[in-house]
Amino acid sequence: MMTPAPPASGDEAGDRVVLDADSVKHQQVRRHLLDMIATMPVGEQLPPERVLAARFGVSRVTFRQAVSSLVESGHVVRRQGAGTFVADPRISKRAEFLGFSEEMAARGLIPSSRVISATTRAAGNSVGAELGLSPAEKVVHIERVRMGNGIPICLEEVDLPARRVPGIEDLDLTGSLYAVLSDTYGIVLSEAEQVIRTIVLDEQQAQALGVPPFSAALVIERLGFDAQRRPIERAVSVYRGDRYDIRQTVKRFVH
Amino acid sequence: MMTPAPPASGDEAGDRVVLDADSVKHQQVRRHLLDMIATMPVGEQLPPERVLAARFGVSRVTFRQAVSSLVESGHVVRRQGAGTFVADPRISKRAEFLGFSEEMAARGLIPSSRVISATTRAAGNSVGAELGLSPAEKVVHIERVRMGNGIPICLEEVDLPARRVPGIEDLDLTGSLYAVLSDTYGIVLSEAEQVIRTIVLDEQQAQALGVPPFSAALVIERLGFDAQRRPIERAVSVYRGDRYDIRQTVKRFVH
DNA sequence: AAGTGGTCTAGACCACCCA
DNA sequence: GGGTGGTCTAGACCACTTC
Repeated sequence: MMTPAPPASGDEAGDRVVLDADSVKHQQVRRHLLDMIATMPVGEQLPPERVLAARFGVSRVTFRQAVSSLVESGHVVRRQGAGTFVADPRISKRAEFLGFSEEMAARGLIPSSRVISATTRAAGNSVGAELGLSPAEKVVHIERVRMGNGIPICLEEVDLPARRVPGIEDLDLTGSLYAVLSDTYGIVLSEAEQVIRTIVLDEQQAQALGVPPFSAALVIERLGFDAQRRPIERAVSVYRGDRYDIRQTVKRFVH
Repeated sequence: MMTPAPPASGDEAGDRVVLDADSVKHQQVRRHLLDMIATMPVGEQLPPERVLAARFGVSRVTFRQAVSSLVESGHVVRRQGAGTFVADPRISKRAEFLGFSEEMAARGLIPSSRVISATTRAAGNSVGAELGLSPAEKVVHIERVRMGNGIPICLEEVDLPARRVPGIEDLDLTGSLYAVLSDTYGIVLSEAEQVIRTIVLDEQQAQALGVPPFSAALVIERLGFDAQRRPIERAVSVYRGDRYDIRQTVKRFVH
């Protein structure tokens, strides 16, 4: 059983870093690097790959895998022949998706939620199809109003396969759903397909969001997948258009 | 010197594939795989990595690098323990950006444009700042109505640094701007930062798009960069909300 | 149990940037 | 010319899916 939990010598520059045995190395290296660059100014150069790889005790291939994921997520940039540098966090975030709570925090707002309902019911045709369930199978349906600094930002409806999240409707759902999924059920979302469109709010929606009727809103329909790419979460979120936008860095693939 | 150019037996299934010596292997493999999956139905399983790597005469690491890039661009999906499969091109594209013409084509619509104006003028403060120009430097400003199957879809305003695109205002701008940039000026866009938000159309905009006044619209503000990550294109596009949405696959990075 | 993708290694050489 | 990232290899073992 032995989970050594090594002496954890402080991460002083140049010190050897000890990795757990129970997790994947490149992900641990990624996390350590993330901590490291958090303390560095934008544009600062990282130590060479060969040096850092040795410090982490991993091969250069594995180390580069970790760095590549940081490049993809927009945390660092590589310049051949020159080095690897801390990226500007304000603009260089790759297109990604965050939970509402995480996103509010990233914008410097305090997230909170009001749960309208949390019930178990049959998936029905369309939701069932998206989640890969038969229409009769049970899903947990959650409706919430989500707020930033106490101001309503978004109306959210989420469906989850009941089998994967037994008893979730009795848990505290006023915080981050993704944290509950991860902490209680070991489900980590890793990818999503989403459709972004716009609507004009009806009176009821407008009232719930505290905006004038017939305001414009952004709608995000999201289908979230776990690490094995099984569909887990089907969410429809209606964001008030006056206080919310979507910012992303996107690539162009020349085919 | 000897570049043997071996007997080059045809690409029949199961046959060895010969790669050039002058280009990077994983890119050549990527291109070959792209050709291969183009002939395969969606959902079809590819041969195992070990088999294909041998067929290309590359190591499995190199082969996986090629496949990873196809995963990132949304052409195939990998399922651990099961295999690698041809992705559904309708939904499984990584978050990317396309030119309007390309995007319409991808949706099966015929793109066209009406040029409202194409003039050279001073960049001004905000556009200049975004394009990295002094406010007095010249930009080419293009306004167009963009259509799909003859129906107005989008009002577009684009600013380009005049120095990079001399004489562009006299060219035919009724087609793909990105094609002009690439073919005439050798400028290839590779990345963009964009903000997606929503507005309510005023009467004038609504009329230009042929929708009722006060309809909701999607606005995309995009700053496009070339391969050297120099800002090239600053575009504001107003899409009618009843005929346009944004579909993308996004990742989640566990921080 | 067999087959598939996922992780990891040690070492070599190439391409590029910069003093 | 020295240092950096980029490419590439052969082989091993692990994790997961499928039968």
